[in-house]
Amino acid sequence: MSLRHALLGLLAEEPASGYDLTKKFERLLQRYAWHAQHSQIYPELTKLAADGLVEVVAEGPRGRRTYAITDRGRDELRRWMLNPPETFTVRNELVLRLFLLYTLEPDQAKAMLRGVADANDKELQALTDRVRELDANAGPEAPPSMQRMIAEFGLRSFRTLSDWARWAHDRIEDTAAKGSRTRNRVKPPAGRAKRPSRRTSPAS
Amino acid sequence: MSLRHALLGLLAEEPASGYDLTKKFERLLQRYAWHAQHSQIYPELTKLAADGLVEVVAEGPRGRRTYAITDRGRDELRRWMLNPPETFTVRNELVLRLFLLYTLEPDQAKAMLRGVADANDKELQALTDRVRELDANAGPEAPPSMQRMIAEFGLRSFRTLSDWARWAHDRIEDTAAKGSRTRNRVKPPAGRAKRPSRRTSPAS
DNA sequence: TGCGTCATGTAACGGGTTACATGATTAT
DNA sequence: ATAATCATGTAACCCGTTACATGACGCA
Repeated sequence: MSLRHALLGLLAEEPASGYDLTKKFERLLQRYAWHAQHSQIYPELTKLAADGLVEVVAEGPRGRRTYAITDRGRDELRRWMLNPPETFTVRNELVLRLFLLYTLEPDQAKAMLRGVADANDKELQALTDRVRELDANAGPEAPPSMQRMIAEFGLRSFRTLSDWARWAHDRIEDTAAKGSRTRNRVKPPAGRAKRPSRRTSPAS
Repeated sequence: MSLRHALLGLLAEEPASGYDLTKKFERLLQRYAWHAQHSQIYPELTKLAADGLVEVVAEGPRGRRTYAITDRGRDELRRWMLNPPETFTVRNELVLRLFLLYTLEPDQAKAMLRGVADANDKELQALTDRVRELDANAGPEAPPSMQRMIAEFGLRSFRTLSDWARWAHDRIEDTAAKGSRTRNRVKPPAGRAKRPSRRTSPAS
């Protein structure tokens, strides 16, 4: 059960309320790692408290309760971290859709891939700015924060995905062009300039 | 509900039995995109048949039933493909664990990261061989198969992840070294050679 | 004949999503 | 005042995992 350990992990950084944790989940984990709603988080916090892995350390306005991880909570988190399973669950609907693109017409598939690449470039740009900001605020000697680690992961993932999308796009375009050329014995590649890819383009 | 569309997608390539689809899921989708067991697949196939999106086209030994996608199934698949949600579910326990590494001692975190990088390098090597084989069997003019697309995605993902793991490892090492140096005014970096990274190492 | 694989099914349980529900506090 | 946000809770439903269950077929 990963939700439980995700919560312990976030609480290991600093105490937080269910509300805070919901936001933190969205901001830090949702995109790359794990997703959870408040409707799951509140009950789980109650259970964690009942099991003595977290405790309420403050109460605020509007019934706000701030939780902190306990020593037993830290033990449980460490135990979990040091005992990874052999295989990991992965669920990623975007990737599923990309893999099923072959069920569309080449033109539609290409349009989707362009959309994905563009959306990713935008996210990449936003993240790049965010990272610059993060790096400016922390001194060059500072330890890499979890946020910085995640941002770096995001940077690299976005780049990888949009590169792949462009690669896939071009492969579809190439074979479509070749296909029609060999079928028709007509229409040489015309003015189709090979777009130089911005970065590494491995495995032809 | 993505399972349903994943099944339609796989059946769009060629007819298959529940058993075949279970294997295909494992081989093609499990690692990067989606996971499902036979206990989920068989009932879903029954429902899909009841909804007229697939049909039984052959019966074989041991009660084997081969399903094929119907025209209505293709319509539904296309409709789904062309209407992506704004945000996508992601669930990846490995990444969650990597993000929570900051809860461990630097040495333990570094050991984990080395483990991840090494495991990924091994997978990368295996996939590289597989791709070479795939590319040799298909002519250079052949259209990129779904398998080839997925393999390329895997190649790039593995590289990205193991690069990130090494980056994170080195950042932890650097700050640990600096931290102890400034705390102790002792032990200059000794013989720690900066490992040249095999590939691009962006965003210092 | 016995082992491995092919082949399907389902019940119970637990996790996750959606929707409904409420109300306090703060800022404009 | 009133809108936005803070803050929590829970019920119903659906999805997914684990475990149990069965048996046919092919090969050595």
